[in-house]
Amino acid sequence: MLRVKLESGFSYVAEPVAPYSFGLTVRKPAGWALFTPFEEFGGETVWTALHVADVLAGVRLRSLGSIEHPKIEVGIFTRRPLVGARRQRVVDTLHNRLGFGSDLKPFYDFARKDAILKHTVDDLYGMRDTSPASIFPDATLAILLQMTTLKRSNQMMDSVIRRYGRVAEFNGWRVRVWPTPERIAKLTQSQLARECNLGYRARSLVGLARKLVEDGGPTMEELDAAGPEEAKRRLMELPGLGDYSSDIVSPHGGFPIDVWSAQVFGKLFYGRDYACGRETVESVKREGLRRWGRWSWLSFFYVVQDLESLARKMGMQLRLE
DNA sequence: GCGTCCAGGTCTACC
DNA sequence: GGTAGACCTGGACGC
Repeated sequence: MLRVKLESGFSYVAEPVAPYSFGLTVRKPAGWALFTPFEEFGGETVWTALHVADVLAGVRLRSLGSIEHPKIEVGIFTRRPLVGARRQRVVDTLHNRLGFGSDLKPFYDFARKDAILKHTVDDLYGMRDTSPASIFPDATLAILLQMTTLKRSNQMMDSVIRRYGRVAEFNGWRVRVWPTPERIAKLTQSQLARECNLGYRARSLVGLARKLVEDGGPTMEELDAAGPEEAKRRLMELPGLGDYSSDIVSPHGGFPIDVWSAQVFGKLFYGRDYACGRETVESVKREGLRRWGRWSWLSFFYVVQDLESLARKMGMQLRLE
């Protein structure tokens, strides 16, 4: 375990575009982490940490406003003082990944006319999609979700972060951070497989890390600029990332249907008695893309965060553990 | 206890 | 271009 003391810090108050639900965004109902599964919460404050390019940043976020008048105090902690362009890059990246500048209203206008989505946007009003500053954390997550149970996926993720991620110490807290591709690229497949019980996924993970280090990308900024189709094409060129994983990683979002989510969305689209297996994943995905088009990712995101309430309102069982 | 099956995909060889 | 089969591991299940 490598601890890094982040003793240089600054803070300011940001005003995201409303509506912005701080609580639903930093602690999502389905348990999805903001930047790392090891972040800490206390009242209206979260302590988290992430890598922004070569900077390890500890981040404290504190809500000072409301959903309609959001104000968030942002504290950023680093090992050395951040100045000039480096400081601006960290701030801009953080704001971008927290969705401070995005406007939910066009999606809400669309969703309120949809028989399924109208419930979710009422339940989760102001919740933002968030993403890491680089593709490696989500790509690792996607690879570790492949062909196993959720329980084992979580065990593998926990093991990889504990063994190879650094610990950011700042503001009185310790937060474990996702490992960098540089760290994983130095390992052998057999070493990673043995130490973290990854099985065949170790090959994908080491291959991905080495490719990202050798090529220096693609970065989130490059994929943002590339557009949805080009971003997905570039992601699918990377080891271990296929159609499903690329939809998870892309900053444009996709409609990442796997066997589990095909059961959920199949019931929502076709009725409570819909039964599906691996062979129906493609047809459920096509139907979702047909219904929701450019809003497919946000639709997917809102539905999976709202399963309990949605199941009640739609009169069906949606939690399929 | 022990053997078998299969799970929140991807890749490759083969046709 | 499409498709069957292999792939780590561990928990569930039947016997």
